Amino acid sequence: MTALPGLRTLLGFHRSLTLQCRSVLIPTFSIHDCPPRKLCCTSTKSGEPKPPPTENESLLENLNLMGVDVTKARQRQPGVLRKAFTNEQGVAQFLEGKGASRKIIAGIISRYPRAITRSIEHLEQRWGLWKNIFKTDAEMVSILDRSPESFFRSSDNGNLEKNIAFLISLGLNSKDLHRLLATAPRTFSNSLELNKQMVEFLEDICTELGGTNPEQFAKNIISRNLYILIRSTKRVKTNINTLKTSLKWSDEEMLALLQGRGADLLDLSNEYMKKNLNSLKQKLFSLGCRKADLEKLIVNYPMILYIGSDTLSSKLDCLLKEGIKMQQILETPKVLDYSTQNITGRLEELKKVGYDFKKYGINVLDSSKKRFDAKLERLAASLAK
DNA sequence: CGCACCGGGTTCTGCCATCTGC
DNA sequence: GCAGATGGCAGAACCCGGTGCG
Repeated sequence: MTALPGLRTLLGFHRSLTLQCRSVLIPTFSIHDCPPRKLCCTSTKSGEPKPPPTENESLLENLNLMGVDVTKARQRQPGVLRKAFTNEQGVAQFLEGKGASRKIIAGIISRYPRAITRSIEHLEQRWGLWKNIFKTDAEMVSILDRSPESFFRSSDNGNLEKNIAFLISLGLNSKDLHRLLATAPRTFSNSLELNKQMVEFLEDICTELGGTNPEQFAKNIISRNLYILIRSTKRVKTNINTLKTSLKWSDEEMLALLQGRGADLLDLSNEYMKKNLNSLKQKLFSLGCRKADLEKLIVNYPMILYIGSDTLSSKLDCLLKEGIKMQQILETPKVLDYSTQNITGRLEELKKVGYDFKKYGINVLDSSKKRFDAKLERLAASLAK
């Protein structure tokens, strides 16, 4: 905790709201600077697609002027377009002040119209809370552009504040928090209760598996899998059960896997996990492997379950086609990390220089491009001699 | 120097369903 | 019966380099 000077202040958050000078002129919920609104009354000529009843005409005008995709907005949250009081100008000015372009602002409102129902005070406060984790406004603008919903979906700043405090209390440091908010911003608009549920669930899993430090276990999983808190406990639970029932691991193995390299597996969709596990099983058995091989393979290289069955098959096939033995792949599964294209290309290059996989193994495939090219050069040079 | 081992970085929204409160 | 708030879902790998050892 001592390493969190910036976040510390956050816990006692009472930040003076720095209002932009222009926003002073804009009441929290303005009726716009435009003339009073007429509510439009479906006065369409027959034949035209009928616009939904009682949309707010001047709001529509405003949005159009701002470059908002009204059709999209209507599709997303039709109710917003019917509201008499909205704050699109204020929101736009606010975002502009943070460095968002017109285009970004229009994109945000098109994708999450409810944004225009937020008051300046609310936005200032929320921005301030996020700003305690992010370094720059520009970074935050890029997140909002990427995922407007994450920032705007909840109107509960108190909940956001509690979430941040909760995550800190788990022992996540400021770097973890930054990665978490940058990568999975939705985590922060979850209800505190939902986040707590997931953490408690993870702690329970640890205890069930005979672990002695549930808090550490949960923390490990979160910092290894930044998406975990936006998954449902049902999904995570089902995945753990699938692994448990399909593979005969000891509790210790399971515990180590889940908080280690296997943490990412937890957010696979349930069907995908089952499908991949089954097709992997079938593929291995068809290649003469045993159950023990399968289990060892997944322990050594859990991410293999992330690879779709078609991709995996093509990777294996192109390796086997070059005379590489399944046993070698089982021993060095990490070569499957690389794209089929990459593997194919490298195999071709190696063939050219007469590389003998039986003799020298397949480790050479598991290296960065730089290293691989250097290796290839050495091989070619020794061939020329 | 060359190699094997190991871990880390990047990455993830946009939609629908369901509740709740007015 | 509405709009707002919130939960949940599908989608599906690849690459790089530090380090320690012989």
